[in-house]
This record gives sequence, structure tokens and C-alpha cells, in this order.
Amino acid sequence: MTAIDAARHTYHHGDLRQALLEAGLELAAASGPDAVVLREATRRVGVSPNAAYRHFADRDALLEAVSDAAMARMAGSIDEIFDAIPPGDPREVACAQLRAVGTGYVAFAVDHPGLFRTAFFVPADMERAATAEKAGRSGRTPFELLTVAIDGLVASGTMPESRRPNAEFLAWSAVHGFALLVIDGPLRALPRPAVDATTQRVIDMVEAGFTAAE
Amino acid sequence: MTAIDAARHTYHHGDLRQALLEAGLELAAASGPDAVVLREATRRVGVSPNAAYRHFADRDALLEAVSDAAMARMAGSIDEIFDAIPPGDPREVACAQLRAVGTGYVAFAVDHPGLFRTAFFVPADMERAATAEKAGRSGRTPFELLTVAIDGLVASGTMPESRRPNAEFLAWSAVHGFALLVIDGPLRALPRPAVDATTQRVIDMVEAGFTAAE
DNA sequence: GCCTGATGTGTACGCCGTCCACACTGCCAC
DNA sequence: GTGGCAGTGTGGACGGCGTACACATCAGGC
Repeated sequence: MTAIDAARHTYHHGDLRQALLEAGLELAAASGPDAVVLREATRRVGVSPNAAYRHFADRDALLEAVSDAAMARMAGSIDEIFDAIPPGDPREVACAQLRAVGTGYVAFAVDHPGLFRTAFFVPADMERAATAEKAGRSGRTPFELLTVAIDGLVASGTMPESRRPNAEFLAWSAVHGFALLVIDGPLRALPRPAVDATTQRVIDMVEAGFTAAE
Repeated sequence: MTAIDAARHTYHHGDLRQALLEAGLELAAASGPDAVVLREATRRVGVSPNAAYRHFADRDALLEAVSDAAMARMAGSIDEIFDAIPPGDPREVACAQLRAVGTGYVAFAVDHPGLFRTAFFVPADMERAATAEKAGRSGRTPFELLTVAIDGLVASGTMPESRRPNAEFLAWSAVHGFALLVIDGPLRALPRPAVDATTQRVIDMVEAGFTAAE
């Protein structure tokens, strides 16, 4: 009954698109992308199934919109942690930023597994990865935040230039893989404290890979 | 028409379970877990939809069997690369083993994305991760191969004992995440040579994380 | 040589996504 | 004002899916 217009009296809804999107987000949050069922979303909004087709080309279009919204929520969540880092020694700030992005990434996945899986369900390629739709309040995607952190590592001399190109991919892979193994992979059974501890070790590994001497 | 009994003349099939499993594998290989459709599998085998229920409790049971078989194929594929490593200096062997598991893992994901996604679709927890169903010909799961490699790193003094506990998770996360980002994530557009090069950098990162001085 | 249990078939139900024709309504031109 | 039009929601239908229930067919042990 959240965010839902169960007893509508006007023939027209007003903002059906937004309502469907929110219903879709609820479904996704509860059980992942497969649960984003067009008929169920319209049911929750109190509208006939076909009404959805005035706002989304088909179920995939709805799912994609939900996916984008989920990604935006994740971006906002990470952004918040990122922005809370106090200024200071550039080297330390950059390390803290890297850690913030990684920690926030895993935390969001663990706290909102359905949204996390939905965010990555509709395969978005690199160009679309930075669209405003997917960005958080501040307009920065997790990928961009990662870029900021890594640039800081290079600028502060913590990481050699030679390792810079596409370094985002390495950090991202580690954290993304860990998140997935934990939320619906073989590490599902890991208790939360172990998840948090291992998250830090994953980030340690990334740091070591960035800063290790050759 | 592969591995399919399209024109059966006996009332009983003979080995319907196996036939359905193979049909399911074909579907999974072509388009991932969602494509494992019970009715389509029975259709390919030339049998009525309900016949499947004599061998699988429901569609999920079929999918799980297909998932296990997909995991076994991956295990076999990695095993092969692993076993091809020539003996020699223990330190070098251990490093080569680690690299073999990582490289094989990503290669399988890229070459058989549908099977890879299916293998991880039905969430198997740690206990089940080592079951014979999922093992390759030699009976060793990728996780076990990873364990062998890491144990070798410790034994040869390349990696400190203090980092040993659950180190598998770190390596696994990095490689798994990279594979997923590449096959249906934001790195989908990455050309194959770049994928291969980046795979090696991911493994470099893992190695650095294992061996770096504290 | 029959009977029984295992295996495959047929029919039917409810859910899904989606197409088509139709109903309602807000708003702009006149 | 009022008539009409474009935008929005409805109703009914279709085919595909998973699956339950009753029935048909067969193979092997008494």
C-alpha cells in the first residue's frame, strides 16, 4: 500500500508512469528483476494492465526504467558515503575514497540485493553507464566516483601512472564479484560481520594491486 | 536437432531425464538460465510437457540440474588448463596455477556466457559447492583448484600465512566480477584482446594482494 | 499370463505479456 | 460555449508458460 493509489476516482491517473516505476521498484526491491511483472505493477497502482503501454513500450522498457532508478539509488547511497570523507592529506583522502566506494558498493548490494541485481540486469554498456538517469543526487555515478579516487591515488604519487589506464575495471571487478558471490552466490551463507571484514580485505587487495612495487 | 530424439517410436523414451538435461543445456548455452523453458525442452526431445514431471519435480529442479551440469563443464574446462602446467619450481607452479584458474574462469565465461550465467543462477551455498555433480572429470571444482594454488603460494613462502584464511574468496571475487562485467555488464563492449589483457591485470592484482609486504 | 508400478499423454487452469477495438476526458479552435 | 481531437485508461482475446489431475501404455516379477 506504499506509494500507491489504490482507490482512484478519476478516470485518468495523473502520473501513471511514475506510479508504475515506483511499483516496479518495490517489486524489484523485494525479489529482483524477475519480480518486475507488468500486470502486478498495474494491479498495485489500481489500473488495467494495458494502461502501462501508454507509458512503456513493453515490459522490458518498464524493467529498464526500474533498473535505471535502482542504479540511481545505489549511486546516491555511495555518493553519500563518499562525500562524508573529511579533507586532509591527498594520499589518505584518495585511499579513503577508494575504500568508501568499495564499502558502499558492497553495503548497498547486501542491504538491497533485489535492487542491486535489478540495477545490473539490463545490460548497460559503457556509454550509457554515465547517463544522468543512473546518477545519484550529485550526478556522479559510482564509476565516476571510482575515477575520482583513482586519479587521486595517481596525483598523490601513491599509484604509478603506468597502472592507471582502466584501473577502474580492476577495482570494480573485485568489489562487484564479491557483492554477487555474497548476495546470490556461493558466499550467501557468510554472516554479516564476515562479509564486512572480507569486504575490507577485498579493498586491501585492490590497493595492493594499485600501489605494489613492480 | 543435436542430441535429440525427434522421431521416437516407442512409447517410453529410454533416458528422458538425460535427454531433457541435454536439451536444457542447449537452451542455457544459447541464452542463459531464463531460456531453460520446460515446455521447449520437452518439445525438443519429442515428448509431452508433463513427461518432464516424472524426472524433475518442477521447472526449477530441471534448471538446477542444468546449472549443475554447466558448472561441471566449467570445472572440466578449467581443470584441463590447470593440469597442463608443467612441474617445476614450486613458487612458479603455484603462480601459474593461480593464473590458470583465473584465466580459465574468464575464458569459459566469455566463450560460454549462457552456461556461465546458468551455472551461477541457482544459488548454491558453500556446502554444495564441492559436490561431485559440479566437479569436472578429475572431480575437482574450480574452488578446490584455487585452494591448491593458494596453498602452493603459502607453502613456497610466496604468500604469508597471515593472509591465507579465506584467500580463495578474494581471488574468486576479482575474477568472477570481471567475468560478469564483461559478459553482461558494462564492459560488454570490450574487445576480446582487451578482455584477455585485462584478465591478466586482474590476476596481477590478486597476486599483488597475496604477496605484497605489509 | 496377469498385475503393478513406472513412465508418457491429454485436458484444463491460472498467470503472464501483448494486440486490438473502444471509452472517457481535458483542452484548444472556433 | 461547444465540438472535436489527442492523450489516456478499459475490456476482451490470444498464445505461451508452469503445473495439477485423470488416463494410457508398457516392462518385469509373480
